[in-house]
Amino acid sequence: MSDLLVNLNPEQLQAVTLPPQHALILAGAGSGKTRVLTTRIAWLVQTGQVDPQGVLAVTFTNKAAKELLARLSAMLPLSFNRSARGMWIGTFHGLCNRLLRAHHRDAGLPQLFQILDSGDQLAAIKRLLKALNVDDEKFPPRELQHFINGQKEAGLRPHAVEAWDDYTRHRVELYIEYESQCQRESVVDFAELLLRTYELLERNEPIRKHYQQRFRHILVDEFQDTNKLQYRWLKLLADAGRDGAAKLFCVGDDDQSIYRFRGADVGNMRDFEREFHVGNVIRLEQNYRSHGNILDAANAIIRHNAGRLGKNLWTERGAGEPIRVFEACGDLDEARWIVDEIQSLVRDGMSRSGIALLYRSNAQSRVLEHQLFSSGISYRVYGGLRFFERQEIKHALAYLRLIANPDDDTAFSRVVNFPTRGIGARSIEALQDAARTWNSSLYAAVPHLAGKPGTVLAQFVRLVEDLRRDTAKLPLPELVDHVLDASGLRNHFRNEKEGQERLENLDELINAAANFVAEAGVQADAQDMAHALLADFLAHASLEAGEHQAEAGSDAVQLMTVHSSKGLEFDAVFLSGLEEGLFPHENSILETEGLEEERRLMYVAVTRARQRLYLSFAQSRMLHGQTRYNLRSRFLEEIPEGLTKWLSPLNPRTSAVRSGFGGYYQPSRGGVVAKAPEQPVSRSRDLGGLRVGQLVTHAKFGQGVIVAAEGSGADARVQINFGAAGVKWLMLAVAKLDPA
DNA sequence: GTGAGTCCCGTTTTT
DNA sequence: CGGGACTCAC
Repeated sequence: MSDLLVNLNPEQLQAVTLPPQHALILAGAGSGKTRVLTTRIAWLVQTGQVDPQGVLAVTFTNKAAKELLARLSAMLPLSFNRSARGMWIGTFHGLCNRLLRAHHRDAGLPQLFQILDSGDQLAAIKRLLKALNVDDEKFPPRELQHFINGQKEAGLRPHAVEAWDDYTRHRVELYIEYESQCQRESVVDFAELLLRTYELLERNEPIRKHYQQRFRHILVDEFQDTNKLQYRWLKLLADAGRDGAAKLFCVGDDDQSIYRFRGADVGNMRDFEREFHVGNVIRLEQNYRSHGNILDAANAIIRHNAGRLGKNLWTERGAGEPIRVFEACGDLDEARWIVDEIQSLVRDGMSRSGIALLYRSNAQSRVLEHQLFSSGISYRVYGGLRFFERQEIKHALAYLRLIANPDDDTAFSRVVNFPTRGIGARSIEALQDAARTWNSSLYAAVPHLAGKPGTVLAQFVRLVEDLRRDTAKLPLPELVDHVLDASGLRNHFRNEKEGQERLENLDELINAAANFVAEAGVQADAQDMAHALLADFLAHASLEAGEHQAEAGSDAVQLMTVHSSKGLEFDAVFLSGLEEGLFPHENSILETEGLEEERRLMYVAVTRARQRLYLSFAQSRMLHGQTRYNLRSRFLEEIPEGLTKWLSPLNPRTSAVRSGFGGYYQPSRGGVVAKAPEQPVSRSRDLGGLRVGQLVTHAKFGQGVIVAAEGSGADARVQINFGAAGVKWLMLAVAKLDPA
């Protein structure tokens, strides 16, 4: 047991061995957060302070849950591993799903209820609007989806929403309709999983008491990412901190809270500290990832935020190399430089997979990909379609869902005419009318239809019924296989020109089913359970969308947004596009809250790097089909000068633009690369010595970049982007502009 | 019911 | 500029 605790630093040790009490662990980037979490659980179990079934550990992603479990089983002796099954480890949504399946009757749900992912939910909302004849210009489906999810995450059912205007009153009406549609179809969206579970626990005393007594220790990962409802959910399980209830052990980092836009509320950390009377907040500030310069930069940046809980990262490693800053003429030059630099790193022996290219928004990846591609460097982009979100997989799942639950109109609509079987928009409309008349699902309305539509639709219903009957005793993988053939999906893609990959994905779905069965540890002879197991598999598919198109194994440079880089680390990190408007993003610049979140994002980006950090920006950049001239990011200015090394030809920190420069700097090693970069702009126009792209100073508005010009002579006007002061047109003859 | 043509829009994303 | 959603004509 004692070897569990060796090699922990004093703060980690303190956190791990805390007596049973509510605790808040402020875990900085790279401070061994997961280690503390797993060791804490192992220590509690091994010292006999808690039975495995008294442990509840909550994470945000399936990946984190899996890692927790894997590291935990590596720590515990085998005898404990068997009982480790008694622990509940999973995501908020996964655990809610489990609770709702166990108590579906009390929660007012059929046992085989289906889960809508965001795409399914959007489709359901569109269908609803169409059925109610609502103008989707006035009520954009996406906006409505956001509204409904927002209310649910605030714990509000329609009747509890305060409708402050006509528009909202109307949206509440639609919220009501949406709820009854979901109930009729036996489907549950992500927010509903949470809210439904919360209400179940709140209203059903025996069930609440049962879980309150069962769980003795509740551990929460990434606590800064919890939303209001999730926090209330935790409070309920911990009986608001009353004596004898579970102890909450929350680990998080307020400086890495970057999901405010989807409801995460850092305020939960402060609230938790207050409401649970957390005496001493433990800070994990020793960083095991990065060199000193990188941490100093990160500390300096984040210091500009107000209202932090406070934390300063440090390391025992040396200062390391300076942070390299590069100023490029255009986005293309920036990309070229990055690729040159990568090639040099790889020549020096760094593995490609140890190198990351980070950017604020996905649109920026294009130039980088193009450059990498033409240089023949293998790379991998995160963020594409995920396995269970692929069209062909969605179709296959829709058939499977109809087997488990024919009232699922979303699934019905998706495949009723796919592959095409002559069921057109007219037939569907007639069917929808019938369904409305009989207040039933589309599937159940089919027998009420007469005429030709009735006949073809009845054939489809028969197909689904045959599928259900023929698969009732099949093991899951064979069940899936059978459906792929009998539905005609395989045939359809076999005849399609580009269908090969889709066919392979369909086969992969069978593998996924096989893996699911293996991991679930179900006996192969549990035949009569085929459809119950199917429902579990479908829930799994909704809750875990699968890998982000992983081509694991190959040694490739990693491209991703700063958001998706959270939690990862790399030997070398390139952060590109450090420009006002891009990073910080223009939509977030105006309000402090938004700007501070951008700064936390910057903090996350910087702390991903182990050894080398490269920061770059471009004077001009192609965005939305036009060239933009941005000021360099304020975040660059927040890094102390001593930590950086500017790789630009001109002096650091003097000008953002150089005139008539023809060659370019040296990569961090090797000689000068002679290249002729495109000049950002050189429209011949008499601007009294000024050029588009040039940095100028105005007495009132401060520094800005000239972004456009028109007229000449006495009429000449220039448009200048002053950053915070806005974008303005100024008459050259009147405005006093000085080259900066 | 499919395919070409057109229009619109444009952070970040997990479950 | 480029992708996605939508429309209109066969």
